[in-house]
Amino acid sequence: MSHTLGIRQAQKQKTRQALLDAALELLEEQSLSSLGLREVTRAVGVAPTAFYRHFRSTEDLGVALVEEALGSLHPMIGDTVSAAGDSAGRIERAVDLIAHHVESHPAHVRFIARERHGGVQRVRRAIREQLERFAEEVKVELAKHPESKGWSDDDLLMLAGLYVDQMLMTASLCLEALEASEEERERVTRVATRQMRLIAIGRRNWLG
Amino acid sequence: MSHTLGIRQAQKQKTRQALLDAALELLEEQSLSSLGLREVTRAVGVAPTAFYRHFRSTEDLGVALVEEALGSLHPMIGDTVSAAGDSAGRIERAVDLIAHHVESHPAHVRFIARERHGGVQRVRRAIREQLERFAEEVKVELAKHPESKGWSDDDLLMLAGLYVDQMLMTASLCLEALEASEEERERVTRVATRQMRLIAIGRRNWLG
DNA sequence: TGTACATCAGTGAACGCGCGTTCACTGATGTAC
DNA sequence: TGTACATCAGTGAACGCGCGTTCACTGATGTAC
Repeated sequence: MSHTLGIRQAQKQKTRQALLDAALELLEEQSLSSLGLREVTRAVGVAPTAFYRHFRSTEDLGVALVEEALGSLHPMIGDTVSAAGDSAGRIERAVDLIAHHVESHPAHVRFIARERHGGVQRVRRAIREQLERFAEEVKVELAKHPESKGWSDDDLLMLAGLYVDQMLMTASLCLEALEASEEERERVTRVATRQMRLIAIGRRNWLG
Repeated sequence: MSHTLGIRQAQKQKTRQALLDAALELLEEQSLSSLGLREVTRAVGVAPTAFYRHFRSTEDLGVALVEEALGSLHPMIGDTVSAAGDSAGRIERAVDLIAHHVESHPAHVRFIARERHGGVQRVRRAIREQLERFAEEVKVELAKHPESKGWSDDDLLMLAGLYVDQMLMTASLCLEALEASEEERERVTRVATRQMRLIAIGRRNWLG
């Protein structure tokens, strides 16, 4: 077992997590570049100066949020890709996995979609690096499929990038549809499914 | 001919445009939700209060920027789509059109990519509406192609959405690569071209 | 186990600063006759 | 054309406010013996 943290360490971690959680919630209605340190501490109920015990700036906090958000997204990738391989049913299951992830971690997904092209360079970079890692992993996963026979490494990475972007796009659309009607959400997943399927068809016919 | 504007009107327009230009430049390094009214007027060289003669808030200015940015993007759509139809050469030309647009309007492209999922609701909505219009227009364009025979309206719109998203994604990648080496830019356009081509192959084999 | 000292997460007062917004204004431009 | 008045884009002072950051502090927790 992992050794128990001291009381002090445990309390510190708890406060840090509270700061991250509060920030994530505040970021539903604004961008990181306008998030204030005092806003965050006020939401948690600690003194503004306590912030500095955990982060040097809100920018730093943003980088930490990237790790948290894409960490939480990470376990999903393997399942999604092995699901998304090719046939209709597998693609539907992949889109479902994405939709459910969005339902259980909406704020994380929103944060990543928002800050991927957002105003804070270090955070953009952190997200880009994580997404590149994802693409690399997706590539490895794709390479295992029989359909990938004859594909160059370069082409596999190209396809992996397309899938990663498309998954994020789908997640973002699901997010927007979260508070819409059941029909609207249904429509969004149907469109996303067909788009994925079209890409899968492109894949199948890429060489032959 | 259009009637000449009065001196007063002309000067007002000029100031308004200067505010838009200054804002767009300031937004290269931050998000709209953190853009200050005073920053903008300072950059232009007018009093802060002059801002209110043109916009009620920076949010309003953002909405105006959406019109400007996607208006400037608009003429490109027709060419791009009729270019992007299918065969290899046409796709390459489409990607080139995108790359050149990014070179000539980098700040506009950055603004749209950033604020599409940004922290200001009205601006997100304005962008979404414009992109939906684009998708509709792309759909109409696609419908003219012989490859679209047998496609339902719904499927055409699904494909059009995929193209629009992919074009924006490509533009965003070109933007990031703008200040990179010639090789990197070359690489980016090559990947984008192959992704477009894969989608076009998916399209061609969608029904048959 | 108890004691004496060190550590350090969180406090609270204070600071200078730039923010958005208000208001009465100025003076060039526009309009009516 | 000239005159008298209206309009209105841009001004500049003033306001209250919340911001990020500094600093010396407190007191619970950790450690050494």
